[in-house]
Amino acid sequence: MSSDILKTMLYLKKYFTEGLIQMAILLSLCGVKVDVGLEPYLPPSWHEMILGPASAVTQTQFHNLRNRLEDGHGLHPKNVDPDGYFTARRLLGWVRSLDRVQVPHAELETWLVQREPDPLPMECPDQPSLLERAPAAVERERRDPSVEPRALRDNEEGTPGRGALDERGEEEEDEEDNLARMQQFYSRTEGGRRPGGSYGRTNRELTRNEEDPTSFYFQECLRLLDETFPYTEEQELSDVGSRSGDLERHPPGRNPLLSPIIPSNNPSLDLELCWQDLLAIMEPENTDVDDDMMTSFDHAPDSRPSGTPWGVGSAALHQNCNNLDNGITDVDQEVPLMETPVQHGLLQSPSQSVLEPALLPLIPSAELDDHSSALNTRDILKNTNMNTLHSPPDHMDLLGEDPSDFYMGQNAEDNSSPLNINLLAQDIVDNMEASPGLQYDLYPEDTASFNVNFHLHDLTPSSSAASLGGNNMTQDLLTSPSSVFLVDEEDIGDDDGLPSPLSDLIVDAAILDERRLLDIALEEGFSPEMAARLEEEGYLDCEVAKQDTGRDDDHSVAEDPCEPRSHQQDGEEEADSDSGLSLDFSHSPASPSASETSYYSSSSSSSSTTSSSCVSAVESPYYEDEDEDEDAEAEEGLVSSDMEVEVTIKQEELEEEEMGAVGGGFPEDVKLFPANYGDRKLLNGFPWLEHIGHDHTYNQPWSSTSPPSLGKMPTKHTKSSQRHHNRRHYHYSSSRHISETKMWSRDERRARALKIPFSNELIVNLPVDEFNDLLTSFPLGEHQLALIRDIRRRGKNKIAAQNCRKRKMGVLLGLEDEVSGLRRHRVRLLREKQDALRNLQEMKRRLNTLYQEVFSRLTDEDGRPLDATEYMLHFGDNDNVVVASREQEAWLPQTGEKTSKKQRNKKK
DNA sequence: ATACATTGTCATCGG
DNA sequence: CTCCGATGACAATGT
Repeated sequence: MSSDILKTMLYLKKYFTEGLIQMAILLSLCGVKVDVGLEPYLPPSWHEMILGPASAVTQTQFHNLRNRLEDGHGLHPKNVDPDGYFTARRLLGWVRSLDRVQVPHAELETWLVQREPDPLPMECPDQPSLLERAPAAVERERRDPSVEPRALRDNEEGTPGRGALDERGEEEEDEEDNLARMQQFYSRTEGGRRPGGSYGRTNRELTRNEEDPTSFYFQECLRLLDETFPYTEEQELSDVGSRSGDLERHPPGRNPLLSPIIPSNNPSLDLELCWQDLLAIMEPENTDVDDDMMTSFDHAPDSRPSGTPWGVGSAALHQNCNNLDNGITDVDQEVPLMETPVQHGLLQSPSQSVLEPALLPLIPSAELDDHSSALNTRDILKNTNMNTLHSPPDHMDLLGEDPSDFYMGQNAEDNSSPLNINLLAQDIVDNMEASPGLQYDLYPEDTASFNVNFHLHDLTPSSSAASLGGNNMTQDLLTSPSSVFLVDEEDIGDDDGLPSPLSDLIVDAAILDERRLLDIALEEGFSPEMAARLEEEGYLDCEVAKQDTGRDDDHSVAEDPCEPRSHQQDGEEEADSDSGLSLDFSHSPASPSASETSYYSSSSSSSSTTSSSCVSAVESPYYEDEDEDEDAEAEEGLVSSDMEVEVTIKQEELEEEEMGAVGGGFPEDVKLFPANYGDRKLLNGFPWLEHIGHDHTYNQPWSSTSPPSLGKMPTKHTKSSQRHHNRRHYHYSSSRHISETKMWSRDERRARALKIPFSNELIVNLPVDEFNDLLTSFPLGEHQLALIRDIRRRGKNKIAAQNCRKRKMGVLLGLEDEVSGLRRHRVRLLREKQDALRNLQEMKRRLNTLYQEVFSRLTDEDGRPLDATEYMLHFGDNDNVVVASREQEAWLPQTGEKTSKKQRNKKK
């Protein structure tokens, strides 16, 4: 019972914190008076405080608040934290400035709209909402993608529609791994090499500083809430200590942050001190706030949402990503830059959140669910440290005070992960803003990270995980400005400065081990990758990811124990082996043109190339993970799965597959051969292979999924679209095996069955000579040869069919155009005809008039006027005009002279 | 459940 | 005659 109550309280707390409080604050910022209905739950002073920032009322409210606080209302007697003083001061100043701040309504509204759903999910942790999931996705992202194939999968499946519970379940499963990975990740980051160096740091720092006030304000509010519900903190602390799955239940770690900022044994005292300090300091700070506040504010609202579905920002981010992917250069990038503010806000929010526990709640609760408390805690620390570095001394003091406290107080899990990611993204964004061109050129890695981050934001929570794709994350850590933070954090040190609780957590052997692996992976796996990428104009990135996949195929079964390592190693190894080919085929089906262009044409611009590569990498891992899973399962259950599929398939296939049911053996062959021989030698040697991917439909199918091993790609990707859809159902549908199996085309399966050492792509795309050489150079059985030839034939025919259809479509379109052109011509002709008729009518009319006029002047011999109805004019050859009677036309000629005489006379 | 679209494959034709 | 591409037709699958 008590636990339930506590939970309920927590939820309520979450609800208040994340939902109502922030909403109220934001609304108040907009000048809207909000009645959240907190009165019953909150002390009046707090209520005011929450609503205080509202427009012009702010100062007064704060004053009141101050008074109340001074009265001893809910202040923490024990806490005379100097840090708190600064914090309070800053916060106060910030709050004051709020009055003057104008929050863009549009952004605010958007934020609010997006934000709104949050509270609900918070209430029911068991039923994570989209928002919750978003953070989860982020969390996943944090993990090294390469390390966590599953994460990718989750992301893929983690579409909004998907049941949150499922995800959660998965998350729980991965909880330990996640924690370990997170630790590794951060340790790695800390250890960090950051190519980017301090680059872009200045801007970021400024931004954060600006935003800090907001965060602090929120923190204060949250803290107050926390204090109101004392249970939470203790609970959270215990939770953190336990580092158990319970973490997910906790409200998105505002508590952790709050506690660190202002150690609050006695909430009331703390508040009093803080607020007093703030009031005292208010005056000086205000000045700064105005300018800063504007910026910060613009972002602030958005930032929260970032935790959520990232609506506004996400779009922008997405655009950025796309732009980058497409290799769009400066011009195109302008769009992203323009949007930067929003993005910035979104991205920055994380940083803020780091600083501000209050903000954290905004972040989808999913993060909380992640359970990576240790890691999260770490992240928080890092973030805090980072913020400290960038933020004014105040934060430094607060944060720097005692990392351990932070950990103790925090539900590390809640905010940290998203925050970190956000920070990274923010950093990237900042960098972009600061020096877009420079950034890209100088720090391609940043771009990569940028992409990753964007993906995180862009992609729905689920998709974000994909972005984690590992490589990107690693790059981010290593290269991105964020690395700076990380480095700084390092000092505080996971290992060194970690507070006892955290250290204990970290100490966990498994975690350390994973972490170590991660480090290794990052160091070994990525640097080569980078080099390779540079060498191959960014192709390798994709390849690496693909390689990972391919690797997975081979070792997926064994990987589980130490995924990170295997992945990384795979990446390294295969980086060498796979190169061009996989890349060629890695084009995403969704946007073949874009991807292609970016890939090949964009190579000119480092930024674009990088971005594209990164994107592809992201994608590829994404798919790869699936592939990995598929492969793993395929290998494991190749027999079973194949059998299932084969049920539908013809007997020959069955036979073949049975023969090759060995499945497990095949991967090796494929890997060895295709990778080394086919990919490396042949593919590199044959530029045409690349082109295949471009305009040939054949490749498109596989495009997004760089086939881990050259073989099997065609069908796989053919079904890529299907995959996307299937992903959702994968885990939970019994048909998973089937779908996976279907990933491979029949030929692929057959090839596997017969252990054909060449990839289908190779078989199909090689020139005749090469193909023959290939066949001759390897001892192949009849069946194998026959199959290879069939594969080649079918593959060729497939391409031919595609081309044919394309051509047909072209012809069709051409005919349609022609038809439309003819229609237009017809219309024009009709119009001309109408005009001609009109002219004719006019001429007739005028002629008639002329007739009338002429006859009116003609007279007969008797001098009587001629009736036009009775007579008519005849124009003779010799310019003679004769008036003839209509009745006497027959004899006119005879009388012509007469009439003519008459006329002449007349004329005369 | 149906119609339509897409894609792969086969059979065939012609260069 | 063989090879290979083009294309119609069919089937499977997805939307």
